[in-house]
Amino acid sequence: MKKASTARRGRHASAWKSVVLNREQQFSLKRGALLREAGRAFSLRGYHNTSLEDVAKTLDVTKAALYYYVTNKQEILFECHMMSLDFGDEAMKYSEEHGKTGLEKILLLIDKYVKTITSEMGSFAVLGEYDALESQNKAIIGKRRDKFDRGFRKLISEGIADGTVRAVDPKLTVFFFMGSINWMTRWFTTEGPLTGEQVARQLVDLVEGALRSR
Amino acid sequence: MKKASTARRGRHASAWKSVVLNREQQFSLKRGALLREAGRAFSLRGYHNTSLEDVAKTLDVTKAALYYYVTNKQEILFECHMMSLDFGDEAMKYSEEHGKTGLEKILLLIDKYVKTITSEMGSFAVLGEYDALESQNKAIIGKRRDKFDRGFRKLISEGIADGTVRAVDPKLTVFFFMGSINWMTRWFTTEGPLTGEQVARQLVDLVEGALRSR
DNA sequence: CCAGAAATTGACTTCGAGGCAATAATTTTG
DNA sequence: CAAAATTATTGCCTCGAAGTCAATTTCTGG
Repeated sequence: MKKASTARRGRHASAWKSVVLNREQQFSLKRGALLREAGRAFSLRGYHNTSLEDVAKTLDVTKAALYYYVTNKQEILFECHMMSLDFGDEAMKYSEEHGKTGLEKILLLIDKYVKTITSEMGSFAVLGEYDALESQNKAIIGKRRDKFDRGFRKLISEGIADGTVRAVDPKLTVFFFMGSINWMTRWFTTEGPLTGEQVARQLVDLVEGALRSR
Repeated sequence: MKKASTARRGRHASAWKSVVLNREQQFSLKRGALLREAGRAFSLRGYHNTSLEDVAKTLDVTKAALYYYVTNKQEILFECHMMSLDFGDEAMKYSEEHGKTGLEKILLLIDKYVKTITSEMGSFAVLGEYDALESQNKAIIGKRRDKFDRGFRKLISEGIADGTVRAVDPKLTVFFFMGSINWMTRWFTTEGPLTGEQVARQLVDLVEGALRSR
């Protein structure tokens, strides 16, 4: 599946040939742009509602050109999912390193994650479209997603244990919060009136209210 | 678009011919089952990930048979959207009639709405899949959806005005709450371990925590 | 400025799924 | 029970979009 792309790079990767390196850089730069643009479209309009023609058009190339960078449409979706999950894991790591209490970690996690997926770089987070994955990819993504969810639940349990979070059902609570976040891809755009910071601040505020014990 | 179906019913609709009425009833019963089943599948797996073959199979008929009850796939989606919105409007009406304060109304709205869409009857709420609507239908649904959102925001403003809700951004808050609710279609099933009541209770609890002024 | 590699294109094939017309099966009614 | 209306089915057609490939253009190093 990803053979095509990796095989095409790599040839004479001698470090001193800056020109060749430029080629490689160009390749992954363009590939990145493709994934970003496609992912943005997928997030906003849905996987099946977005044809590769559409994506190609916004990138000012033909559909066929895309296939030089990617083996098929499914690969694009898969990689987008992986990146989204990378963002999640990073946010999780950050929150665990910088938060003291359970509540603090939860709020940091949400803040970081929302800011990431709303930033120019990350605005292509494909958080729905799970069912458009073919079964093998679905298994991989599903596993990672579960892991993230369990981590999130653990933060909540931690908060309940240390007294910073009131008694709530961790599983349901995570579902609801993730719903709020995942739904963002349906309405948030970087061109809209609100910045990612504003959005993150409001959500963190609501979550804190919802969870803080008193 | 809906000509076919409405035209086919209605003939000799004389009230005293109970047999004919049974026919009509059968028709709309079956049609209802079709919409419900299709909607459930759309909600769970997505519109484009659900073929009418699939739907037909679970109903033990052939794909073509469905076309007796419905003009095309798009009509199914449209009707499901309309029903979801009906549920929303009903919940809204209920909350406005039975709630005193802004906060009370909000909690009643959410409670009622969640209970409805999780109930056997309403488990087919198609809340995503907006973009799969063709433009004309999209306009109609979009208008109704906006109206609902504005109503919801108004409840929040009302709550802020009467002092039961703390200062939050009504628009963003509605987006987040609707995200939590809409995302439910992705994980909730009536066969799962949780009842609609439990889910509704937890969400209402969280929302109350998030909004109540103190 | 040339050779060869990289990138892009246009034209083509394939395929899944929606949709339809004719037909068969079933049920109702006289 | 036969005729008529209703319901379901079979098989076919179409269409949109994914994906392929030989041919061509664009780059890049020498």
